[in-house]
Amino acid sequence: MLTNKGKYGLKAIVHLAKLEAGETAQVADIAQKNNISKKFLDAILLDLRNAGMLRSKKGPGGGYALAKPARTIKVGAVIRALEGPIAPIGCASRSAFRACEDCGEIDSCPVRSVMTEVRDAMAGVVDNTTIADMVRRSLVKAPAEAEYVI
Amino acid sequence: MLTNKGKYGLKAIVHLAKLEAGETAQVADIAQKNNISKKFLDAILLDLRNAGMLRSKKGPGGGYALAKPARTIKVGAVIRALEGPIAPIGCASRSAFRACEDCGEIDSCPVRSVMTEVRDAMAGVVDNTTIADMVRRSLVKAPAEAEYVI
DNA sequence: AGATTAATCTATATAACCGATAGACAAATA
DNA sequence: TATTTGTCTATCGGTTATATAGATTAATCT
Repeated sequence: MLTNKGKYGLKAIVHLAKLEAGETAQVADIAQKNNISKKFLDAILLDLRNAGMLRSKKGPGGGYALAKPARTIKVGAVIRALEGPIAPIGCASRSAFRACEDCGEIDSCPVRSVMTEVRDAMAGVVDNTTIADMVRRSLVKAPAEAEYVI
Repeated sequence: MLTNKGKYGLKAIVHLAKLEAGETAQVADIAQKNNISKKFLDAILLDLRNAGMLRSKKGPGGGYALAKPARTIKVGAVIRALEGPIAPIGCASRSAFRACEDCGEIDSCPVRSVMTEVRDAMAGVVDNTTIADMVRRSLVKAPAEAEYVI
């Protein structure tokens, strides 16, 4: 599940990816342009900075910018930095495995088996999509029909 | 994300799928054999019954049983009945679409675009796996290597 | 140096949700 | 009618999500 934290983080990093080279954006500006609480965004950008995806500069004319090219930042990395493992259940995680306390035979657990497939399917998307891809998508309208089977 | 509710529900329904034809199992027994709180399981089985997947019989010798063949019950249906939509975010759901209040142009939202792909990947697994598949998996040990990249 | 700007840190608050429990009630069977 | 077992209502502690407030630090400009 993607929480607001993850959603805001992705929006902010896409915002930063659209800046000119060398340019920075201030938290207040990113927040206002994307309808995000400034204080909440403070904490989010700090997490992304500590994860090495952003760099920051204090003082007048300061702000945030990407620390590396957008095409090298995976969507999955952003989500994991802000929300932890993407697996639907701990025992299905490959990066942060954790057995259920209440389960017996983990090797033959059918829930774990299915959820591992789900995890791989999710990771297959988010680990093969970059922030550069997201920028590209934000510049074109989504296809009209079919997408809107609601 | 799969909560305990979903996990317990899947375990219980797999348990029921293993019964002989015509046989029923009682909540207390399912709970004990699967390490689940009986009262919590009460509510879970009720949800699954109201969703038409289980039938129940009261009184001595009563209990729960599948309402239809295990091969016709999709994992996705169980999860949706217990936890709601599978999509990681409301605006990416096909069965229960809901726009974000804070978002502007939904058609060009890159978060929604990626998350729709994630949703489809997840649904591709859970809507193509049945309870009968889970029973089958529970009878064989999981493959040893590769699976355990933890 | 002093003023200003903007990120950073610490602390707290509110609300929702998860997981579980208790107990009364209803229905079926013997 | 007594017993068994599912059904319903209500509650409740703990955790997590979602912020908000205020003080602090660092950089820049005048």
